[in-house]
Amino acid sequence: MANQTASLPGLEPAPEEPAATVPVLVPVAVETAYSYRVPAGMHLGPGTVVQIPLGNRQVVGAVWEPGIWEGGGAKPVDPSKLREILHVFDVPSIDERMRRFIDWVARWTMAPPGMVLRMVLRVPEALEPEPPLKGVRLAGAPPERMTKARARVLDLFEENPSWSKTGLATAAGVSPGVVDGLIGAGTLQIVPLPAAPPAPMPEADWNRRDLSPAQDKAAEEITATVAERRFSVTLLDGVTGAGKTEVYFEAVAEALRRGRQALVLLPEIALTSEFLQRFEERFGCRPGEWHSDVPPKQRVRLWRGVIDGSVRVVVGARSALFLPFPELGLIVVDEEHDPAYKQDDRVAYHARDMAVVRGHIAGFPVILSSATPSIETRHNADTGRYRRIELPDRASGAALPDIHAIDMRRGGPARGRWLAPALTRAVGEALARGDQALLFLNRRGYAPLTLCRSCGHRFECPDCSAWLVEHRFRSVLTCHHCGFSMPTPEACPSCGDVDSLTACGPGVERIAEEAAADFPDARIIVLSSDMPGGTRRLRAELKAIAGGEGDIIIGTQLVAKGHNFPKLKVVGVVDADLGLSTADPRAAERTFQLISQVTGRAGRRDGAGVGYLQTYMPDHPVMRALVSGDRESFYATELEARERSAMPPFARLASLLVTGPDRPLTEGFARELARAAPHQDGVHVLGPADPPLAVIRGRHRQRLLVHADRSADIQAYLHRWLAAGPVPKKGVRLAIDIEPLSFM
DNA sequence: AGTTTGGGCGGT
DNA sequence: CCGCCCAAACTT
Repeated sequence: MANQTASLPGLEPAPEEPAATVPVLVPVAVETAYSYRVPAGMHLGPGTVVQIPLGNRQVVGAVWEPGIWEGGGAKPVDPSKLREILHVFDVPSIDERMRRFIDWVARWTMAPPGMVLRMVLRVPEALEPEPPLKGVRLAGAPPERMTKARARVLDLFEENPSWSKTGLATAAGVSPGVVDGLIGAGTLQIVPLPAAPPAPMPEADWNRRDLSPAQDKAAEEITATVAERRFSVTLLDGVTGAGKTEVYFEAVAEALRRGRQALVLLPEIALTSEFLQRFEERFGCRPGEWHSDVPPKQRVRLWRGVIDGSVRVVVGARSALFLPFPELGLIVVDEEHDPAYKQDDRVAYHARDMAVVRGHIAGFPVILSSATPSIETRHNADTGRYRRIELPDRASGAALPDIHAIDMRRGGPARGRWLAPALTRAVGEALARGDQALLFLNRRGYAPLTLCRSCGHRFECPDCSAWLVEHRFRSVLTCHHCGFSMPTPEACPSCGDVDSLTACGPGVERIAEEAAADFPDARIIVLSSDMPGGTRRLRAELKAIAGGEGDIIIGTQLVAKGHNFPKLKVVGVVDADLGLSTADPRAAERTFQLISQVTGRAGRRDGAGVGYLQTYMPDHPVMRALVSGDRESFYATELEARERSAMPPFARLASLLVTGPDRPLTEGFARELARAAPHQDGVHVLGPADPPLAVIRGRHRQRLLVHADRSADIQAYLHRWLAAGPVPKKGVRLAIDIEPLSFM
């Protein structure tokens, strides 16, 4: 503007105005927004996505509201340090709701705001205009030198006047070089191809399913929350097979009818192709897909589709929560109890809770779905903060499996074996009927502990307080906390004895060994996350099992997730007590959830299956609830137990994550924090959680248990500590890991 | 997060 | 006395 005025003839140059600056959130770990000069003529409102210089590199940031991230005693920036915004990207701005959401998440997780923004702008290629697709078409005379390959290529132009280069080469069965040769000869010409057609639209009424009366009633209620178009949280609660998915699909349909976008969050989406198929059957096309396995080009297309509104429904892993939907009208969090919703590194957030926050800020309903709701969600439902819709029965009419406890004190296996006779018998009977059996043990590898028979030496991780787990297939000992790994030695490193090392306890590999010995003719499939071949192989195996392949499936917790195994009739939980003995305050809850999910895989379609729990504690409330099938008794007992425990306001229980570059520093700071101000302003620091102390990405971490009347108090306490108290030693960072009752 | 800076120490 | 390595500081 100043320039325009100055350039007009006959006018005095306008007095030099101080150059305008704007705050910009930069994608680095700093506490405040940085100021940048706005070039003359550039129009910038809050939310504009810009490219800016930072040090000697160029980064992507977003213009932000002034004042939010200035901090208390912010001193003005030295004007000589101010640099100019380089470029405005041609994408819609981050809208005001999204900016408030980013601010909120940053405050809550104690993460630098720019790092939260980074999760939103994590596809930098999506900001650049899409390069036009290049195709080829006939442009000139046939080449002087004609070959068979060239002829095949040219013939294809009778079908279609323009082709993509690779598509043409593939269709003709020639190498791309042949096409290049024809371009060089002037026979073919490169032309821009029309842009790819926009993503197909899911149709709300493509294929309405017949719902059971219970589902129908639930769907009606849940659809009404979408129609209200304001914030609410609904827990959709029903046993495995009750048909929760069909019910929340109706909510998605309602969002579509009302012209709004919808997001469905799933844990570990990479393994749930079955879900995508069900979606397609209901809505006529696949939804947008967002998770770490989506290839870069597809990511770009989805991100753009989301922000320009052409993608209406996204199904994704937790990170999909940070996609910039302009018209979001519903979030469904499926399997809301699943710990995979928690991100532990970088910005530590819980996607289920942040979904509730996003709904609150933007004013739309959130649906939490689970057969085994988390205690905090159940509490919120019981106290009326969340609505609760219960689906009582299995929609298909199939019964839940009968669960039996095998008392290992009396009916346990012989020495050196891990499967009780009763379980082995049940597996044998299943195989004889042509059914599948699943042996579940949530422990990867061969044996969780290796020790020396001669001197008693135990193999421990050098960095964590954890035992090294033997993986016999790979011949290594590895730490499941930090990934440390060493070849299994021949001799004991302590006393030097050879062949004295003994494996103690079972992992899935060892169970597979025993099953193979008992059932030499059975086809045995072992599934664990460290399986060679990665998620692609895993997905294929799961699909094959669902299709009836394999007789005995031996797996870790990933078999608990999402797949229907119609032929599966017997589930054996090899160590039902595993996890109950840890110091984790959520041990009982996690065990109940995991075992319910695993046994729920049995007998889902025609006829009930059977589940066997190998336990030394058949009278434990968790085992009793699982055996009786009385979920309510579990929730009642657990809620009451937490009320009575040393940490009465149970769900305001939080753990702080203290991370630092080395173990003494991290542990020391956690202890110091617990000692210096253990009870302050309603916050009770209970002390460092028990080991193991883990090392993740080279940083040691220690959990510190805390409780308070209101989760916001914990926030306030920590922020006060960080601002005024004994500030963390260099290199120590705090993060909050909280599953609270409420935020607002 | 990624890059630059600077201090401590080992070799000469 | 110089170089190398790691940790700390800085980026507007």
